[in-house]
Amino acid sequence: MQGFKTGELKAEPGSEILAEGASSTQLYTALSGMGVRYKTVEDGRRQVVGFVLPGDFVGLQSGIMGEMQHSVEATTTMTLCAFNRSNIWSLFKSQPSRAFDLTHLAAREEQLLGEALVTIGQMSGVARVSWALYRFYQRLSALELKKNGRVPLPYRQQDLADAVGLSLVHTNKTLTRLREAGVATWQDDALVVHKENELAQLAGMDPGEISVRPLI
Amino acid sequence: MQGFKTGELKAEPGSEILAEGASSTQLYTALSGMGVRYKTVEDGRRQVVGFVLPGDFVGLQSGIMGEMQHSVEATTTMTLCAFNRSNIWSLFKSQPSRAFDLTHLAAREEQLLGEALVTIGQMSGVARVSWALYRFYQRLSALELKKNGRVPLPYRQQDLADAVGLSLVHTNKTLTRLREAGVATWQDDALVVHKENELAQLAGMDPGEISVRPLI
DNA sequence: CGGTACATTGAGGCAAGTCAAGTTGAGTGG
DNA sequence: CCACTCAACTTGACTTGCCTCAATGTACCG
Repeated sequence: MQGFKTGELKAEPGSEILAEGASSTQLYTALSGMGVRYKTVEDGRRQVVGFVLPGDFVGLQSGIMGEMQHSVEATTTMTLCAFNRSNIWSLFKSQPSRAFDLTHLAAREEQLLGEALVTIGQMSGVARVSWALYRFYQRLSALELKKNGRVPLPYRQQDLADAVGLSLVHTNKTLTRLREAGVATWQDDALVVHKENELAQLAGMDPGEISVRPLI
Repeated sequence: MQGFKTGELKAEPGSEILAEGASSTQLYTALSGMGVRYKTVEDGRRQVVGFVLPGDFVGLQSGIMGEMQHSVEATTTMTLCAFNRSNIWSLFKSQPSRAFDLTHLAAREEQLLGEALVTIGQMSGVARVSWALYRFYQRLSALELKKNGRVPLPYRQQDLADAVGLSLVHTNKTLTRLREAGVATWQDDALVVHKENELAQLAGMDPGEISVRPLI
């Protein structure tokens, strides 16, 4: 797998790594830093379809389908490991088990989106925000990024709002309520979950439902 | 590919083909009839994450990840072509190009979900309903199921409501408005689009953005 | 010190939800 | 052939969660 690496990319905060509709020849694995995946609509609104954390694959869609369906932007400074798109095909020919892992990744992305769809389509505002926070908490904890009960969360409230389909104002008020209820606090780029079970319940999830994922 | 076929399944209306959380050893390709993919939440609500039309693959997730993330139910009588799950792995080993197609399918599913997420997360009620109707119109037209401008659409309004994240009542009123505006009519299990461009515009889409997909 | 970017708070309005009756049509059984 | 049931579709009245508008607060930075 190492042989496929063609370089490293360093992305500054706010810079676009991949653009919707573009067919990049490069694919990446995030090594450090965080980013957002999003789609924009004509009227300027945007929907965040996912958050890129260390270890995540970026650009699989363009690798498989030839074109990105969403943009990816760096939120913090990111370093990414770059591969060449043409290597994907040779991967399928020479390393079927790696190819299978890749498909597994695509299926997992689909799973994540499905869960988001349920949350956004059926749940109330509090539940949506709780869900997002809890998901962050789980993923970042699994990445060993938890220190003293705090996980780094360098996003803006607008990013969260665009992810859960609520207005910025309403998202803000919901976060305030969660904080005042002593459930979870997100301030200064860090998230603290005070009552994990309560948060999970608000989110309509079972605590501790984490799942493995193959690394590429 | 034919060699992998292990049988045919006939599903009656209302019957469950695959259950969320189950790890079926069977995968299917829909030959005829229509169905829904959905996830349920504890309180009884459900989110329709997709509609199964002829030609669609069913059970890819359980084939790749070992467990379905959503249920699949037949809406009309369906016939499905069954494969054995273990064949997927041999496919990756012996037919890399077929394996690639499979991954392509997974990526396309992801694309569809992403589009749904944008629609449900950012668009108004009319836009969501219009989007769903237009998507149906496109997909069913591509399947050559259009006759005299009518495409078959044997779902219930509740299915549509659960798909776009609106209440049944509101979905009904929106459909009525679309009908009275002379844009599209969905009655008696058939959809007629009177003003395609207007529908597309309401849906926030460009008319005629269709895409190819490999058949398995 | 202005300027910019993000977070916060209050007020008022509307889209969409809920509740509650009907209506229609397709079985089904007496 | 008519009463009855049941599932889906309609429609109206009322309620509310969320949105928009509009300030204000608070850092950080050149």
